[in-house]
Amino acid sequence: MTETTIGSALPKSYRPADFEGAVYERWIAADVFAPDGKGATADPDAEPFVIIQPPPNITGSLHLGHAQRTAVEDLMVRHARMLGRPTLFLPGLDHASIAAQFVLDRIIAGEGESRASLGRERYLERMHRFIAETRDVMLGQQRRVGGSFDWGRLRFTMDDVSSRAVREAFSRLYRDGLAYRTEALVNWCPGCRTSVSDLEVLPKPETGTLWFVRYHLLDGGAPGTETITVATTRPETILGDTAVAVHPDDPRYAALVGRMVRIPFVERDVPIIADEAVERDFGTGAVKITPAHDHDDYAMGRRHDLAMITILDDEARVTDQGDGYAGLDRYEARKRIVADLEARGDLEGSKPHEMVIGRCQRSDDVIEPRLKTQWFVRAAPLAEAALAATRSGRTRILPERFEKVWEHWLTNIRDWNVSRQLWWGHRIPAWYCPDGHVTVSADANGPSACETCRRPATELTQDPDIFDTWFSSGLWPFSTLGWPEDTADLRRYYPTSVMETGHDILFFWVARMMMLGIHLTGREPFHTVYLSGLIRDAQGQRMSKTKGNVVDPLAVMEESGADALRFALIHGATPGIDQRFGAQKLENARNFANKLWNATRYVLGARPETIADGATRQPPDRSRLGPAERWILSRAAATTEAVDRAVADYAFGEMTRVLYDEIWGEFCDWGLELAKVRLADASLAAADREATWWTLVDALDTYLRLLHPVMPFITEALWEALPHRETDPELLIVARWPGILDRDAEAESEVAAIVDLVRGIRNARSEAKIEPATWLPVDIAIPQRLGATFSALRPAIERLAHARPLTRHLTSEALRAAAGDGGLAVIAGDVEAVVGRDLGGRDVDRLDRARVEKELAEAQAFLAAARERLSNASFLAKAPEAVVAGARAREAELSDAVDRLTDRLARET
RNA sequence: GGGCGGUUAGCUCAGCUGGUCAGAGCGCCUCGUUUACACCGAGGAAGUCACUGGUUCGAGUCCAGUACCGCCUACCA
Repeated sequence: MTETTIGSALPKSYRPADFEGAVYERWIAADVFAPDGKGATADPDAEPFVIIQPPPNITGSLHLGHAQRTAVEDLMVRHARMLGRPTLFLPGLDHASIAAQFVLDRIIAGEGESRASLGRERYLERMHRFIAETRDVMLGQQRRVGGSFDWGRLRFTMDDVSSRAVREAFSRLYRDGLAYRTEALVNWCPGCRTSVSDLEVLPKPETGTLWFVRYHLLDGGAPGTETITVATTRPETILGDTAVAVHPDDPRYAALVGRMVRIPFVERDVPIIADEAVERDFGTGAVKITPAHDHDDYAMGRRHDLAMITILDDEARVTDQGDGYAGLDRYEARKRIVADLEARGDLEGSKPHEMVIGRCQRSDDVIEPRLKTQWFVRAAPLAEAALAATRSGRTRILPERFEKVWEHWLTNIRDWNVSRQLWWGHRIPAWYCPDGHVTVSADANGPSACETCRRPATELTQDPDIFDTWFSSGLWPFSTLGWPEDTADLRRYYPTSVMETGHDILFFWVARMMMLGIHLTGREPFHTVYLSGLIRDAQGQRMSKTKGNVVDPLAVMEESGADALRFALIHGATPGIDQRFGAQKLENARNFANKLWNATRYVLGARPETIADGATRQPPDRSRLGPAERWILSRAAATTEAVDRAVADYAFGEMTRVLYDEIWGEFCDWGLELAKVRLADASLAAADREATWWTLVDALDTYLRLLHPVMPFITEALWEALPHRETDPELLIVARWPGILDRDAEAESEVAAIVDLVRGIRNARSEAKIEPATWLPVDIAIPQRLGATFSALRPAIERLAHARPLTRHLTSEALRAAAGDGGLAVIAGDVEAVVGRDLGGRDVDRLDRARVEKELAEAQAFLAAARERLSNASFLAKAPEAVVAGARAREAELSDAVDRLTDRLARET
């Protein structure tokens, strides 16, 4: 498909894999992707349309979700490009800190190595080798899907510009008091050996055990016989208890508040305190408090100024604070402590307990809350600005209902822990001097001296931690455009237009981009957030590698083509709603592509010999158009309107539905069939046949343009084979989006009546079990207003209904007089026909009678409903006039049909 | 515990601001080799739009409640 091909050169079979790659090469060669590429045909003064692609994690290959993203984004981009807007679709990859380490750890484990055995430096070298491989694979997949990316602007979240942006962003946050370092309780994953953000902790239901433990109250400085029973699911944390809490209004314990109890094993004396956070109805109403290992206890510890004792280390083993249990794994310690409590007689009992446990999103380890000194980003003020953006409408979230979720999350947001004890990622640009002073620097080489005491750089040490991967992702919409430099790209393309992503990362990512974007650039990073649904498998299961139900987009495209994949992903997709994906949808999409291919092949092959091969496209001669031609053009105009509406509403599923129905159900099924007859009619003037052909070319051209954003490859290939206007560009990708043309209401309604007639005749024949190949005489009564259309389309009606001879009568009475009582009756609106007037045989009569009776019953039911409505005084009084008029017309039409059908039955006996 | 969403033909789903909206694809049944297409064409069967009330002249379409299903969120250890 790389050479100019007209007509017969189009291969007979639709084989997408044969030409999709070549088409992409042509786009690249023509330099049409970049807004400032030499093949771009945009109006330089038009408002740019910009999508910065959510960068996929550089951890392996792309899945269907990525393909869907690219398809939807590329759709918007191509549409904007065809509207003549300068269009930037910027591709990228994410270093995916924790996710990448997780993947690499598994790989090197297979090589007999580990993070520890390699050490930081060699581990990072290994990582670079790894991503060098995946990178090319992933970019190749993006191309295969057909994304019209500006490859010259490809970015990576760990490249120099991004690194610079990260340092600068953090420095500014620090300077503005929005980044701070403190010791706080963080979510620690013992498997990953790092802290993770609240979002990365997944609550999972589990059946645990609730143990009831007796603590002895002190009596004169020593434990007495008096006890208080607490309930706990984590007995090992007894070692870190620094209080027992009860509800202040709980009469059972009122007298005990203020007294001391002795914690077993560690033999520590701690107070009984009163706090409203305690649920009186749960357990015993008394709860042990371990501030250093539980979020709620931590909060309570802060309120009551309790000691915070860390009893578990980085690997979740008991520390020296744990006395005799030091060195034991947390679960081993739990077992031993339970046994020991029992031995001491202080275990009152236990019972199974349904609970929710926080697990690591990556490793599934049970998250251990621990005290750590780390960096945090103050979220509340940033969230306030993000909320203001959506509330004011400066940024819109689609579908709208997600704005509620957005509101809820941002109004309850907690500070963001950005420190990670990992190696792969952006190192935190903070340096500490021996005196404990902190220096944050945006300089790539670090600070020259401690900014507090001026100690030289050589005495400073950099924070060993790296940033949460979402920190650099949060800068993506502007770091990709060169921020913090005031670049031409940043000025021209920021804020971006649409952020399209999955609803599952609304908080992880979109919220962070909004918060950081507004603070650092002073502007919302995008006008619209379009949230896609997730792709699930045909059974509705979430696709995951562990389940083994992941569909490889490359294999799908090799088999069915990128266009079919894109169409299937976009068709029936509703924003924010998960979508099932299966072989059926793909097959349907491929069949549609095949249909389009063959329709185009037909049009090309039907070119009248009076038009030269390779002729420049001409508009059809208006004076020579028949009703079918006018109908075809009007339907194309109607489609354009509907597609424009759908795209404006981001209703891409609706867009494909409209195109599918129009192209297949209208243009191919009726437009081409009607045109065929005229094109083959040697009795017509050549100019008439030419007008018909140019009409088909016109409509097809429109459909290919409208479909291009969804199915770029096939439309480009087919369009190339069609005649072009002198003003058309070389490639469809940069051709203009169809403008709105006038509809032809008269042609639309008249041809629709003829279509109904043909359907009616076919239906009658089929019900009467008449062989399709049999020609039958058809007598027809058609009202005056349809006379001209009927005459023009008579040969087509004959052929499509297999009707010969076709005789027209002026009135219903004349029809009956001529046709007699035989044959099959057809009532289509105000057109009436008798098929096969000399058709005999009781079987045919019986079958026809059954059909007519069924139609009559239907018509009568509808008529009764219509009459009832019209007899309702309130309806007449309160309904709008147009509705009442419509009901009247309907009533008349139905009444007429009932009369005719009744009459027919009466005569048929 | 709180919030949000879903419940429309056997299956997967469209149905926007209430008035031909009861639809599509697949599947199913009956026919069919008329040179664009069997990855096709013609025709057909199939749903009390989860349930119960309410608003309205009129409700899959708006409101309330109920039942399942799903997602998000949460300091009952």
